Amino acid sequence: MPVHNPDIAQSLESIADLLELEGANPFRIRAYRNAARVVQGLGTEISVLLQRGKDLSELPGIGKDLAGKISDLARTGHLPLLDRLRKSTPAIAVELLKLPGLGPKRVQAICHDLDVHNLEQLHRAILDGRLRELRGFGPAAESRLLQALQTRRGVPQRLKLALAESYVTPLIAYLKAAPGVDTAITAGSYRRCQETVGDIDILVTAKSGPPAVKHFTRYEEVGKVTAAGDTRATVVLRSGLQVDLRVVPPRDYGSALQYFTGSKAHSIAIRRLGQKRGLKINEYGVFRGKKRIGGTTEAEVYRAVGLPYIEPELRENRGEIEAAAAGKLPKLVKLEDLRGDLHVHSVATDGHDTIRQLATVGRARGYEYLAITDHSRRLTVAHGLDPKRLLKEIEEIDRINAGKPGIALLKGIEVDILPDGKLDLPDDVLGHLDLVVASVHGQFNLSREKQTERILRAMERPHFTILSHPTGRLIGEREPYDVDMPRIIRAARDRGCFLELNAHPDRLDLTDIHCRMAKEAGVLISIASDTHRAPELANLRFGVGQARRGWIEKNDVLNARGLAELAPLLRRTMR
DNA sequence: GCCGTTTTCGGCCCGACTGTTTTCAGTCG
Repeated sequence: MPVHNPDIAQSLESIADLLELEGANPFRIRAYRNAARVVQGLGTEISVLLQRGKDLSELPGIGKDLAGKISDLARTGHLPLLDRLRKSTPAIAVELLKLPGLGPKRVQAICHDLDVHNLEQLHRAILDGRLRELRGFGPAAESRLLQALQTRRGVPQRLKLALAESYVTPLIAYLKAAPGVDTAITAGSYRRCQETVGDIDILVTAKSGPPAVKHFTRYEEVGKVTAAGDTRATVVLRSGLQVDLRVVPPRDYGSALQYFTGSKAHSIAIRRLGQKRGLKINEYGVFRGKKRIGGTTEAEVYRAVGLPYIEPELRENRGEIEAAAAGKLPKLVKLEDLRGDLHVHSVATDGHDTIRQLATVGRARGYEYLAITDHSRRLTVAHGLDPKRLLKEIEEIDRINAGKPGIALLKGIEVDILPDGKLDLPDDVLGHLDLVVASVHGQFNLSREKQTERILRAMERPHFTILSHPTGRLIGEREPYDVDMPRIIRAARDRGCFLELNAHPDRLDLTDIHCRMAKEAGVLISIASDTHRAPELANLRFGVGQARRGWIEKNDVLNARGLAELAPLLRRTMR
């Protein structure tokens, strides 16, 4: 049973959690968390690196010890250290660590002094008044824990980026309108375009902190104020979303934004670089001794440590700092680089709008082309097209194109990949099209081997152009099906076909890491909206954010090409 | 546990806020 990078990263994270509970050296704990992040972000499986004889200790933050542990994990899936830690620490402790306000010290006290082995026992201990007798616990801790236990058992839901956006946009407008406020901007994982966010970080610049904090805590959607000081505050909106606010003077905008954007690992790495140059970097600026030498813009912060500006989506300490130092930062793709959309549904199947309506909206967005890709017959719930109806749709598109609609409509299909790897429509029918987008829409639970074979076989069909939503995941709702993505990516390279980054905010499939793997393999990506209603064409922005996290440049994107360049690329797949 | 034009030992990012204290530990980001 092969051990994959996410499994290895998970084991390293577990070790960090358990070491934390043991009260181990915090820097040792950080080393394990770092290693987990590095492994997670690798474009290549550890097992493959080992086969190639790669020395893992060359990876950043991985020394001799961790290299040995990681290779043990990759080979066996087990590690004596992890087994020992699991044996000596009750499982409940790990769960308690996730509750708000509980760190390792308090968890130890609860487990040890109160003899608590499950959440039920903790609940009883609170009700009996035994918790508040512990040193370090008072009425506030008691009620906070009680609430966490009663509501969602302490596991906070992460919010999809699109939903977060709907809360953030009006809040930012509200803050900007406040008296004395200079500007307001969202930082944190939201600014880095992570596919989901745990909370929202907002930076406000204002001459004085307290009035801005006050204004913030009085926002009408605030359900609860968790903390409020002179320069920062934390609230929970009625929706349950936590929002952190920080206020700094306008002069400190750059250093504050750089710091609050994170990621934590990136910030630490930047501050260490500063340290080596005899600088101190905090949210208030860059300092040499007592002298402030910069921090009004983010670029100043990076310049102080000898680096060019690094885009927020790259700030994960996954090699961007080394790339910046070497002058090899990618020039990330932008929304305005996209020349069209290659995955759109019309009213003929489960879409809401006619082809003419879609063309009008596409043209208004400045697109050069739009591919109509309705479903195939297998997807009966979507009223999928059989050959006869598809040929009718082709005729309709030809008719509209003949009328010079100001945008080129491409004739496509989203064809089902059947469980045996055949496509849902015969080759001679698919041959009439400009492109064939192919998807898995059922039989998600095949074994990794069978699912991979199924897709590889489909890719071998003569007219296969783009593999749509390659892992089938729905964020927070459905796990990706088990599929060997490195193999799929290699096959796409060999076959000369393309992978889709489905930009629907529920999917965002490819992930950032898969994007990076595809880029390294030289496989072009189609950033596509999978639109079912015309306004969803705007969802491309989420796909672009994800692509940027995956280091994707304009040249790596199929639909960043104009029609003249795109057409031969599509024809190449129609063999 | 990692790392090194100060170092193979002794550092390791840095600050704000809360709650429980009676001057600060713990937690969080």
